Amino acid sequence: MTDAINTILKKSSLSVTPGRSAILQLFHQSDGALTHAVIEEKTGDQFDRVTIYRTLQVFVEKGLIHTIPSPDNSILYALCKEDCSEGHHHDNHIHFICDKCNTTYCLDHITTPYIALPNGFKTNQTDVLIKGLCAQCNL
Amino acid sequence: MTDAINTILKKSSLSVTPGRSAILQLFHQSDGALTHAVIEEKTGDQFDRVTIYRTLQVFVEKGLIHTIPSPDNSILYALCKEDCSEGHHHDNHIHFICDKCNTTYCLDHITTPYIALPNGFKTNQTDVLIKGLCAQCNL
DNA sequence: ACTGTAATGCAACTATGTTGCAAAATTTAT
DNA sequence: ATAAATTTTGCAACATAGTTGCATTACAGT
Ligand SMILES: [Mn+2]
Ligand SMILES: [Mn+2]
Ligand SMILES: [Zn+2]
Ligand SMILES: [Zn+2]
Repeated sequence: MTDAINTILKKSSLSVTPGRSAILQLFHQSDGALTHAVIEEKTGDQFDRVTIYRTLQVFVEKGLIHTIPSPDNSILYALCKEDCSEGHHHDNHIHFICDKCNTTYCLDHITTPYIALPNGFKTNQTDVLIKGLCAQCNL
Repeated sequence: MTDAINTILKKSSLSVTPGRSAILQLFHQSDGALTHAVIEEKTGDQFDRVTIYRTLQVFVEKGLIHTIPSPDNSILYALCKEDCSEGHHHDNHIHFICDKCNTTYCLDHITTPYIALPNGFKTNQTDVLIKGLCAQCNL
C-alpha cells in the first residue's frame, strides 16, 4: 500500500520522503477533505508545520490535491480523483459540508451547473458549496 | 445621507456611534464586498481593529450584512439587500469575484440553483461563487 | 444633567501562513 | 557502493488575521 503511494509520488516527479508518503496516504485513507491542522494531528506531530504547508503546496501544484473554498475561512484540501496534472486542474464538481459532523465531501459525479451572468460578465470558474446533513448524520 | 444610515442603525436597535455610522455608510457607498482590511484603510485608521471586528460581527447578527466564502481565505462582507433580520438571513443569491480588479459582487437577482444530492443528503444552504471577468474588466 | 448600559481602545494572546537559511535526506552520476 | 548534486526538512523569525479581558469612554433614556 505504501508502494502504491510512492509510485504516485514518483509519477509526479516528486522525491519520496516520509512526510510526503504519510500525508498522501492520509488523503487516500480518508473520504473527506482535510485541513492543515487535521493533517498535523493525524500524522502525530512528527512533521514540522512548515513541511506540511510546503507539502500541500507542492501537491496542489502537481495536481494531486485541490483546495476547497470554505465558509469558516480555513483552507480545505482533497484528493483530485480526475485527470488533473501539473498546473492543470479539472475539478468541476460540487462540495458538501456537513453541519453536524463537519466532514467535507467531494461529490465528484455532480458537476457544477451553468449559470447565466449579466451582460459583460465572463465565467472562468464556478464553485458550488452546499451545507447540510450528510447521509450518516441524516438518519 | 448620514441620517438615513443612522435610521437603519436605530431600526436594528443598535446605538449610533461614529464607527458604526462610518462603516455602514461605507457599505452603502461601495457596490462590491469589503474585507476587514479594506474597511480599516477606507475609514482612515480612525477606528481600532477590534472595534471594526466587533462592528462587523454585530452587523451580521442584526441581518445588515452577510459574509461571503472566498477562495483566498479572507472573510468578505456585503450588504444584505433582501429582507434579512436578526438571526435570519435570506441571502440565496450567487457571488462573483473578478479575477482582474478583485471586486466581489452580490448578483442579487440570480438565485442559487437547486442541486440534487445523493440519497440521504439534506441541503440546508447552497453557496455559489463564480470567478471570472466583470463587465468593466471584460472590455 | 444624571445614571445605567453598551461600545471603545488597549494590551495580550491564539491561530494561520510565509520566508531565509543551514543541516539532513534523497536522487543522480560515477 | 560512493560521492556529488540537488531537494527537502526543521528551525527561527516574521507577517497577517482574529479573539478575549478589562478599564475607560460614549451613548440612550429618564
Ligand atoms: Mn473536491
Ligand atoms: Mn451577497
Ligand atoms: Zn455528517
Ligand atoms: Zn473587474
